Amino acid sequence: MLHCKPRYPIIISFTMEMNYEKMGKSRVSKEINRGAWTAEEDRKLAEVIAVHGPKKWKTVAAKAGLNRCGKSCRLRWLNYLRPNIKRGNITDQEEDLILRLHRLLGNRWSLIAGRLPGRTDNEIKNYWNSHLSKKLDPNQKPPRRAARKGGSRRPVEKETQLVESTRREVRDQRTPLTVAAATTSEGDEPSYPSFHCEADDDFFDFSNESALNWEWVSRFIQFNQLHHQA
DNA sequence: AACACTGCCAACCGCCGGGAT
DNA sequence: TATCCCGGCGGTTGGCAGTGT
Repeated sequence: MLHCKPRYPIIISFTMEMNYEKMGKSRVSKEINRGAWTAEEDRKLAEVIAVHGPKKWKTVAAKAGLNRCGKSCRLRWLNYLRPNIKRGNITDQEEDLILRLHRLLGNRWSLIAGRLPGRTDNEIKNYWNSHLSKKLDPNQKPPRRAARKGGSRRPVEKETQLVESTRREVRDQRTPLTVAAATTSEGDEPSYPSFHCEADDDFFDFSNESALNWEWVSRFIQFNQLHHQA
């Protein structure tokens, strides 16, 4: 099955009424496009970004004449239009790295993606949900088609709590990193080993690197192996 | 051939943090 | 200081296409 081809179905356009009443503001209606992007929209977006750069997404959306919200433009750019994006065919090497990084970081898809050049957090998340989570736990039922609708936050789980608690630490990368992922009793969700890392600031500093740094990967794998031996 | 089921991807949603006002 | 706005993030879902019955 080929999933790389762009799909450009008919755009559903409808009136979205912002929740201005809640915000105590006057009610405003605005036509915005939602759903799959058309080739024409892609072209307009790329043109504007080529001139103004990928920032100020609201302005980009307006300048491109797209009836899209800035968020949607950002997502489209980051996940699809951005240069040097690799699509499909996750290599064994990449898969191994994803597994190791996930063991270390949990569902921090953007951080994991930052270590895989040309891969997006969305792609890695999708790959994890459709391939790797099943590999780790073949009995696991796919999470899709959940009955709930509205509100994307699930009840906070152990791992989520722990990951959230370290979020800021990892983000500003100034404090020693502690990832004490949950170890659970038998029959629970797959457990992650706990570890404490007096990580030096540079170790998780991805900000100054443009692409996959194999030296970093080697360091990471060494670090990871050392930790597991400990 | 027709239908149901499943896999996968793209895109949306709500939450959150940080900067601007 | 309080509030608003924007961008980033992870979770979730709609819908197409392939596969099974």
